[in-house]
Amino acid sequence: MGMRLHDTLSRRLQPVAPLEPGHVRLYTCGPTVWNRAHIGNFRTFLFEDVLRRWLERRFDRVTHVMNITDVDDRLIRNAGEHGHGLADETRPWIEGFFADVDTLGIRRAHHYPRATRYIEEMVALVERLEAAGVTYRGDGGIYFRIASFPRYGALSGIRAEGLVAGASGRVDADDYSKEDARDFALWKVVGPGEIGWDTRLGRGRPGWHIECSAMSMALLGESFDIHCGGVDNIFPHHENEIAQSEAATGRAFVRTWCHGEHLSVGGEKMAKRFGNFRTVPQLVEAGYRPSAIRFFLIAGAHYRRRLDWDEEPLQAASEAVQRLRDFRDRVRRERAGGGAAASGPGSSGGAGAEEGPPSRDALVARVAEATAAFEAAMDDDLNVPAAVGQVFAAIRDLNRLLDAEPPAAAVAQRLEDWVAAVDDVLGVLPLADRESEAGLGPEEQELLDRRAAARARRDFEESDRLRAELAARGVVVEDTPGGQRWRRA
RNA sequence: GGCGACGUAGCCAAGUGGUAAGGCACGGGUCUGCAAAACCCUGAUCGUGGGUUCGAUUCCCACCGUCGCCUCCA
Repeated sequence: MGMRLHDTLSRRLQPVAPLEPGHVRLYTCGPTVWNRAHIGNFRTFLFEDVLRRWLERRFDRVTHVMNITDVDDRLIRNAGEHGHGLADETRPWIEGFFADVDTLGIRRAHHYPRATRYIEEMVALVERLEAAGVTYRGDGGIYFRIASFPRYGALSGIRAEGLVAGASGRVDADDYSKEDARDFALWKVVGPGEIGWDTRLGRGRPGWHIECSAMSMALLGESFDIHCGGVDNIFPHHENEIAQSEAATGRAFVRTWCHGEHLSVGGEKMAKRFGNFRTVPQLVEAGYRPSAIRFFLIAGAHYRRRLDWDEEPLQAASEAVQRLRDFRDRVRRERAGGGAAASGPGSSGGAGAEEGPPSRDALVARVAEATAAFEAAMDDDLNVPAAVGQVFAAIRDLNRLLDAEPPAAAVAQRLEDWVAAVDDVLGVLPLADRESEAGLGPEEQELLDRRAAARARRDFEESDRLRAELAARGVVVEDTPGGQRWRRA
């Protein structure tokens, strides 16, 4: 059974079958760099990251393109106010974006095309559309005539009758002088003093939608496999992309459209204009762990369900990551300390993976079961919450089996590989490790040493006092048969 | 006004026409010098009212509630 994804256009699950067998071409709408991206934006980018990771597991090759919109009305306005050029305006936001991408452990796309570097491609595309006779020139620029594209509205389900100009309150309808309210600008005319490009179309700058069509087709071809974004991109952005792309090429633009739901706060969409947004650096500064933020955003709910940003679930996410990490660490110790298992019945016959005691077979069988369940959940429209549920159910069973009997080294290795495979998709463990990477300071090390000495002479009063002192410094100490073990709280 | 989505234990959440995964929190217990970790035990009949069905949380209808999109917002 292969992987399936929900396609917004057909509103059904569709098998992922790349146009070029084994090679998936993926385009995800990236940020407009006029401001710091917030975690609502990152919920979408994280869903796309998990999608990309799973595609890489399932197919030989994935080519991932994410655009960076570095020209739009707000950017031009801000650049003007700040008295510098577009590049100076966008640079800090682009840098901030990539800093956050790294903080959250998002795999870098293979290409990050910027709109300002694809002006020629956009001009060429507009020319193709003009040649196809689906455009007209108005006061403000060149527009796409929706009436010339019968399939318009198929993606969003929005028809002309339902449109109420300015209903969203976000755009001043008077700004547009068009034949039809649905028509959209391909190219906007700008005056001599304004930011713009001198092109065959005249001096101007591109409309928003044209960049994604031009850049995706330039890097992935006129037809490609998967195009993602947030649900708010369905209309008008993606609807318009389909119209202009297919009107130009006469070919199907995208096989599968995937859209991630919003992150909300107190039930309302997180958005810049509501002022209810948080950014990654803000959260990190406030003490939130990137591993917990990542886990919450990818596993807090299925990507097509709304997710509400809230304290309690976030704390739960943090604890869940810790549980996964504790299990990973336990398995590592079991594997590394394989000698400890030498007295167990499992290793009396030497190495080899053929025969083993019941518990060992049970461990192997349970891991195989968990692997299959995890894969099935991921294949089923990227059901991360279900997949994660399978992982934790398995961890409980595996812990019980491990409690009963130490595993043979080969089995421990298998468990470790399993955790690694799971986290290759979830991507939270490297973040958690990074968070606690800060080693012990000299003072902390001394406290730990003194505690070990106190324990050696069974001075538990002193031992407990030192444990509390370390805890106050954010170092959690646990006692095990093998001695103390510490980790960052 | 148009289109659409959601409502599952204290919180988050998966899910199926045949009586509901998982995480967190809470309580009890085993282990531990005490803890921690781990394990065990304890909790929901799935917004409300109808309907279809042998049987619905899962299908249909209505209602209540919450929310999203309706031209440059992920």
